[in-house]
Amino acid sequence: MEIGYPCNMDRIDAAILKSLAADARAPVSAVAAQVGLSQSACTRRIQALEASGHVQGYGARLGHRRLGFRITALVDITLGTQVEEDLARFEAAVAQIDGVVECALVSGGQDYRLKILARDLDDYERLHREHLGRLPGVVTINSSFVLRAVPTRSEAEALFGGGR
Amino acid sequence: MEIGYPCNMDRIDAAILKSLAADARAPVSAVAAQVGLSQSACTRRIQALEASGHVQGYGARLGHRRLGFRITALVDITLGTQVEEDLARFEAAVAQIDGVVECALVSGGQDYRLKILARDLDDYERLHREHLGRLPGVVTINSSFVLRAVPTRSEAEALFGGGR
DNA sequence: TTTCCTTGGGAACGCCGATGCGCATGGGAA
DNA sequence: TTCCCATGCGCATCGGCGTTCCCAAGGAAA
Repeated sequence: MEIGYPCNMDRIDAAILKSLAADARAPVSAVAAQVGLSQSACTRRIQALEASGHVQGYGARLGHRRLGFRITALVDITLGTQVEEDLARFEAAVAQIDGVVECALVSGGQDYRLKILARDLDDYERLHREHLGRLPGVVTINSSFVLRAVPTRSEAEALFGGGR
Repeated sequence: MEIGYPCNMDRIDAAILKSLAADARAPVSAVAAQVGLSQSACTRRIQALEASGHVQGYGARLGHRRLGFRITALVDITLGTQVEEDLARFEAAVAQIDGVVECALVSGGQDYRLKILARDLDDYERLHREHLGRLPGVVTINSSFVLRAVPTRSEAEALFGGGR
């Protein structure tokens, strides 16, 4: 085990994770070539990474715009209570709303931050009126709209460093 | 072409996207069985979805916690300028920072919202001091930390509806 | 009706992925 | 040092998967 990598990981595992994060449907042989391993060794390491929870699954990156969803809203919601039961009730209600793709309880006041996808402003207005406005315990709702998504480092690069 | 779905898509395409979003490494045969198609027809539709940009790629879902990243920060940054060149300079600098996995210019004041991953609070403090604090044109930085990620509908469910 | 176009199903071939085996390397104990 | 065991890689194999043909069925337009 080398230092600088968490949990029994070395630079080869990191490279495998980067590769899979970049293209999860790439053949194992391609990943193996990229990281300098044989197919079999690479397969075994991938299986180990899946079993250990370092890889929790694989997903498709969908083109929201192309699918007709042009609005991404970042919504701050403040609750008038900090009782755990009220939070749970709020969270259960949030989980039912189509369009909410992320929701997090954050520090600094008892509030939540959501990310919401909608087709257009009308669609978002409907969502706001029919669902957000009816969430239990809400005091304030503050919506911001994404004007431009800035390209950043990928998740894997963030986790393992861009270089190295 | 049926109505209610964008851009030459029907319910089978939606089901394929849902399936791929849930498990991108699932064999095509499994996807085909799930949506009621033969392998060949399913392969063709997947290729078409990729070519049309509805699917932009495939990625791995990484276990941040397991990888040693226990801090997720949501950071609001306000700039003292709205000149496009300054924004571009800011964005270029942001793109260089390891740990920043999302960045968006949002409406309501000239500010950005970032999502940042860090190993722990010390690591975040270092990031804040060495990188965030040195970003050009910044007036205010406001950090919130994710206390709890609330499980929500998946992206595909948000886009195509939970039921149906 | 005829023709064209779209789309699905079937089969073949090539490739991919999982597993077992042998071997090399490295650390620990006598 | 020498032996031993554990770890991890590479090779070979085989079952299965994916891609790509070809053909058939259904709908639209002339």
